[in-house]
Amino acid sequence: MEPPTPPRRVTIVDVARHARVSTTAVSKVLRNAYGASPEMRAKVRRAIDELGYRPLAAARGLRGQTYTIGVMLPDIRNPFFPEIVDGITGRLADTDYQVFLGPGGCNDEQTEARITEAMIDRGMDGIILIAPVSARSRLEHIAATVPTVVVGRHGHSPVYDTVTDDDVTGAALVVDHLVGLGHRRIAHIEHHETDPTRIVEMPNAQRADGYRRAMQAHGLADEIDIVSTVYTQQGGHEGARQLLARPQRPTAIFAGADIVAMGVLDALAEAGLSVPDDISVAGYDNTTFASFGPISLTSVDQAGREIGSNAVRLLLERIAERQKTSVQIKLSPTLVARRTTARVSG
Amino acid sequence: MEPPTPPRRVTIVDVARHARVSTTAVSKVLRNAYGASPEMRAKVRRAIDELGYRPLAAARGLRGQTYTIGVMLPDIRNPFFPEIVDGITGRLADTDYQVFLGPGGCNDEQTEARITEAMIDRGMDGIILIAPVSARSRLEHIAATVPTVVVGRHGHSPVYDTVTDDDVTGAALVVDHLVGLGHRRIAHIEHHETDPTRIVEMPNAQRADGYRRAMQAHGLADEIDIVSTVYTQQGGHEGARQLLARPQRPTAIFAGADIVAMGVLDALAEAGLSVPDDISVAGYDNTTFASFGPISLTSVDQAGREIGSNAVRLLLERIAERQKTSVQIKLSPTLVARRTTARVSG
DNA sequence: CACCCGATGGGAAACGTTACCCGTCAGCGG
DNA sequence: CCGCTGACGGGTAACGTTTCCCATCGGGTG
Repeated sequence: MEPPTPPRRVTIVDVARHARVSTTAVSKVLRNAYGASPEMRAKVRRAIDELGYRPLAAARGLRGQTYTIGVMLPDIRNPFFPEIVDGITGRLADTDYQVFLGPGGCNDEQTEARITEAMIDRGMDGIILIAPVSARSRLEHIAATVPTVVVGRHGHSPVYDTVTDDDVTGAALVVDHLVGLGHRRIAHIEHHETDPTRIVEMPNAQRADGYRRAMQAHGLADEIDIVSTVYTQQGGHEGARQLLARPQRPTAIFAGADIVAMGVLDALAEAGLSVPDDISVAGYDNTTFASFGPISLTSVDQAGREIGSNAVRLLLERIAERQKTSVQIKLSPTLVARRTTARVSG
Repeated sequence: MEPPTPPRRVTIVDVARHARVSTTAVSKVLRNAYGASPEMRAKVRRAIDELGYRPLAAARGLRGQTYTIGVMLPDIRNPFFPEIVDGITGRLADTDYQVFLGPGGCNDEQTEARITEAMIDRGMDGIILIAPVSARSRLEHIAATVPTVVVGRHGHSPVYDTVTDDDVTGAALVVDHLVGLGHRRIAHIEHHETDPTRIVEMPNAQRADGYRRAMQAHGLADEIDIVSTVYTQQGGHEGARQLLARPQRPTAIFAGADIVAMGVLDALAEAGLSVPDDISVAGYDNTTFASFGPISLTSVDQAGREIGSNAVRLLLERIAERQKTSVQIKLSPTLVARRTTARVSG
């Protein structure tokens, strides 16, 4: 058991004294800055190791960087986000940067504000916002204060970079796949959105749009059937129930997210319908849920890891050059066909 | 679009000037410290609002607290952890504290060290370690430096508090339930552990122990059958395959975690066995997976929210009184019987 | 009326690090 | 041999906040 009063922390002054150099010199070595000879570097590094010195990020933050990057997640429960986080940490593993996740409060503007403010107040060097719901002006305000990358939200701004997946194409992949299996009555469950900006920028809206356009492209404009609920399991359950109540039942349901598809499967099981014999189901995100054997959900894969990795790259670039023109990266999704979709029966 | 060069931040000096008081006075108001009259407080608060001042945590950290609490998660993917996190943030919602999550690198001592060091370097006021795998001495070293609460790991230390769930009892609940349904050949899949301390302290080992003891208590010592793999879906799959290869197949499988049970279900489906008719399956953690309709997995509920909430309470107490004697909280799990367990057939 | 006390306000020195700028010194060309 | 240059090392003032302590003041007590 250690002494209950923590021993005073080793500071840069201790290192300087131990190495018989100035604190300035130590600081230079730490930051690989100009003005230190190789011998000096070696001497200082030895002292650092001997004393077990680690710079105090809080003190650094007061002057310059904190070597900390904040990631705001809207919802830890969504099994798609870990992929993105993996991509982020993976790319940051061999840098001095450390990532911290801000626990999101499920798509609530106020919680988002609290978290982003907390990140700014803690002097984070850059932040990555994953599928934020806040107003555009709010995002730009954040980006004006600290280097920012927005992930999973379409619509670009001159002050922040974005990384998105092409949701329109993704939705089309699903429709193409289902049409290829002979389906015509393909319904879609979307996340209800009222805010005009979000209708343009949020991925869920883009998916609905992609669905619409793909249906039209296949000459199925009359069959377009969209139910608006929310992107949760309950939302999927509710949406499926509404669709089953239609005079003519759809032969396939395209849920806007895997979690929604979970709710759909649940509702179909309750209704005594079998998948895919009676009805086909597809999701979006290719989460572990989807790949899980007994479920085996057809889904769209977003390459979350690449999304995260790209977000970090852009962020580091922007930290290095604050004023650079903003970049938009759009990645292409792929379809993973599994056992919940099949050739239409009858 | 905001000006590209962020305007200088409002500081405590600005507030003081605007309110025509000293910076000391502002600081006192901010911290609700002694020595400020009600009028002074009102005046300062008005100035704060008018200027939109927010204290810079980095600067605070240099002198005192950062109002930041770090939570180390071993694996974001485990659907049980969000519950704990919810409990943590819920209790912290109306305080000045902010939580940040350290993305764990899947049960790796080195990653744990990196994350905890990063938290300490950033001057966090306290940290919560969820199911850490590091050596006891390492945990005590951390706790000697910063107030610490360890969650989900048995074995106590004088320097840190712990919150655990009674895993022995939880395992017994499952065995009792299965025995009550007429099962005798009940197998268990555990997470393989070699480190002697961890065998005592880790929840997985406790569950295996609880299983053993409960089997003995029911006079089923001869039926004890444990497969050692890992707590992942693959681990469950592999474990189930081993069990199916037994000359006499078990009639029930108790997986040490829900994710493991997922793998088991997967393997059973592949083998053409139906659940629960041919074989019963139970998990542990009562994750959303388990409650999902089409799966409907019998599981043990750990009340993650309460675990998190208790962890925060202990942490705040320890932050307030650094030297207090350590506390161990052990919560009681409950069984949630669902459709993957049934009366033994034949 | 002198004295003391509690309540209130502020001055100034930390906290650990970085960034600006200035000195020194060796080597070089003229 | 002199002055210039570039490389290197260090002194010191910030950064924004808290904390220790001292000053002031009004009123109650002896």
